[in-house]
Amino acid sequence: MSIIQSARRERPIRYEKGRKDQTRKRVVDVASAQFRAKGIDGTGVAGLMADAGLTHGGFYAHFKSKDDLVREALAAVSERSLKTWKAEAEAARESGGDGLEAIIRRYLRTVHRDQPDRGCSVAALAPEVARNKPEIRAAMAEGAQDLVAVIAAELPSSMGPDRARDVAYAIFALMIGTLQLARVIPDEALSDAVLRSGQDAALRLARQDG
Amino acid sequence: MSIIQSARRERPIRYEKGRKDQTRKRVVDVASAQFRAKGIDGTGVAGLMADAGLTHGGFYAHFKSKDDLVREALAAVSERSLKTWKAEAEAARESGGDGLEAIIRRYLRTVHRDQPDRGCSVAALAPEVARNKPEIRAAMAEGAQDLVAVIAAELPSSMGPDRARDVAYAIFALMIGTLQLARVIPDEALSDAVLRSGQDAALRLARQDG
DNA sequence: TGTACATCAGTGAACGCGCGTTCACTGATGTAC
DNA sequence: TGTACATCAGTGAACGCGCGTTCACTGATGTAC
Repeated sequence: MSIIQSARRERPIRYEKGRKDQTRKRVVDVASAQFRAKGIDGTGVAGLMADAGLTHGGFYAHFKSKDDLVREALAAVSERSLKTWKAEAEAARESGGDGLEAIIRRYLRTVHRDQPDRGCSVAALAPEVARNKPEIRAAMAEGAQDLVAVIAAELPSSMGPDRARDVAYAIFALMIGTLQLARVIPDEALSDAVLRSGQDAALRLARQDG
Repeated sequence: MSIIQSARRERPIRYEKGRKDQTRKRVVDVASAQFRAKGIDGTGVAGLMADAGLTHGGFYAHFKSKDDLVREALAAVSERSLKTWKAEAEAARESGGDGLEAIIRRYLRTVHRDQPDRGCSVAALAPEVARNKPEIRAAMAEGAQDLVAVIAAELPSSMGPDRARDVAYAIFALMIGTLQLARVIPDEALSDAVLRSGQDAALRLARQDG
């Protein structure tokens, strides 16, 4: 009988439209920052929710599990990075510069090294994600693929699409590896030097036709 | 009085000489494998000791803390990698090959991708270590520096030592970044392709004079 | 060769704590009348 | 405009569990006699 009742009654919309979505988005934002800053294992659901201004119990009204949130947070960071990269490249091209050079130099800056919580999730989390479930690995791999496609599109067309993809993966690998080394090295001068040589090497790979 | 007593008595050697050192070494070996396989946060002291055939309480007869073990395990892995790299390069040179090419191709092989527990600790743990205490970061940074020096020594002498060091850091960054991407990507064919393009790009960086 | 003893590597119970997850609930809200 | 009601986003206590670390202890060992 309750089935007939609920089928007949049109569903009332409760609370402001999109309010729950806003909360959810806030949690994902906080999570993506904490994951990058402290690692996935290093981030607890309770601390996460507290940072979002909520209590931990409400978490499961939004996500099936912590893994579910991890997947979503990785996707969200990738999407944001993708937008930034595209905008950066376009802006550089419009002012007569090289789109790829702009992306590389921005990525390998000291501010990015010093603010992992606002930076690239691949550089911050790749090994931890590699140890994780296939779905979570896939979320990062897809995000990386999109970024690599942006790099490939900026490479000289003489390379051809297959070779451009290969070179783009290498450039991206060099970028994340360089950022990670720079973050590990305690000596600031050496760390700065590593960032600079990463920039130079990435540009050399980009400009080589081979 | 007990001071005088113990000062007078010569210390008897208990148990076979070096027995405790053997146990300690066993724990460090198990730890270095587990850290690389499951992460530092993902590895517990109890499981570690069980794998070494001991109970968890005995841990603190060997190490001041888990952090203490982490530092030692990182140093041990670096030392072992350094020996392998040097041997690999020498063997290649003796059989008329290129030392650096041998190092790069061996590092970016599928077996290394598939066995992180027996592989490079930088590729497996860099971001987690970057978030850690300065002493732990220093342990990894020093190990990396040694490996980079081996690469630099194999670069064309025309580069000069400063530039060789810079290029060597970039090559090492490309190596760890490539391995990490290959480990994240679930699609095996793509992962293999990423390893190959990493090898190619690393060799191009090595052979470029600029 | 046999016994008493001191040593200390390793044992295992216990500590306080934070983890991810569940669940009965509360109370602010929009709708119906 | 005012009241009764159903909804459900968010609360907070509780769960079992594993964490790093401490500590009183055990028992295998080498030495002294």
